[in-house]
Amino acid sequence: MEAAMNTHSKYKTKQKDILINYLKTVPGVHITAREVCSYFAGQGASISQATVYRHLEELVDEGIVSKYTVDGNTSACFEYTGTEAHVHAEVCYHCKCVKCGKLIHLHCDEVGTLQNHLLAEHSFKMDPQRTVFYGLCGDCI
Amino acid sequence: MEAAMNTHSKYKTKQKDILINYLKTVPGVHITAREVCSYFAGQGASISQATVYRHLEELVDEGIVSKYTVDGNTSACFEYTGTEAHVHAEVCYHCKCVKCGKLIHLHCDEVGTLQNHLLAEHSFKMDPQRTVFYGLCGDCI
DNA sequence: CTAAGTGCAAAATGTTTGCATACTT
DNA sequence: AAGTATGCAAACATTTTGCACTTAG
Repeated sequence: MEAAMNTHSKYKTKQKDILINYLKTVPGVHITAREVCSYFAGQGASISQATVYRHLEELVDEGIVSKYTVDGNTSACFEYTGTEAHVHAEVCYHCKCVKCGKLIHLHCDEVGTLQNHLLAEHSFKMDPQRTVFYGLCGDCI
Repeated sequence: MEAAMNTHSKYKTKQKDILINYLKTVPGVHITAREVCSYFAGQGASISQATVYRHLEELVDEGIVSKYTVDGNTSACFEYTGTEAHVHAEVCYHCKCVKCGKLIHLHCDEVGTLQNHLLAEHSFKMDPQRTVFYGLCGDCI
């Protein structure tokens, strides 16, 4: 368990600050790189697309941001999870409606229970970032 | 809203036959559209990229093939899962190791419990046929 | 014959990269 | 000053689409 140290960026820059600060305002929310860029464009803030991608990827490596690739959406989604994300067992799974495409965020103990069960009884370590539960949402059942 | 999914094929064509037959030979295996194309190219079979994509997408709509976008790989993966018929008999979920590719069949109550919980508490009807739990198997942890 | 399916290449997306310039330390 | 970060545009990779041609029913 090493602390989240900056294995990557060595300098503190305005762009990185702006980006992280923005992400912090939308914790638990899925956002695409494109949306981040649009947001900044609208704010008149200067952060290029390349920089957004570079930082996002770096933040994922650092564990501060999670990256998901949900079916139906070709672009990857990012989500701010915070510095101590791993310490809290607060994992987030997703339910995706195969009919209307709605994405539901799950923060429930039942999933954790299943996760523990799979590990204990089936030696399978389920990964929240890669697993999506497909089915029908309440509106589409 | 995205929806209404398109038309299922009305004519029986050589290309569709070849594609489905091929997919059936690799059940439970992840394969990208690109790989499918390469395979056919190597076989001298004539199926264009566009047709592969079109059919794959259609098969996903029909529920015969599952589509996944596994992080780290930019291209989507498809997997032959078969018709709904044999899933009805008993609820069976799958765990897929993202490292070695092993597919584990799950017949356990815990999943049923989660399924019921999702329906009761989150109004989400999880579909065993479309849902795969990704993670690491015992050998790869 | 008619409508559906196919192939080709071009377009549309989404993401990464090379390189010159600006900035941080 | 030395090395890192940024921006821009071009390069890339994947998937979709327009259109003429072919084929199944």
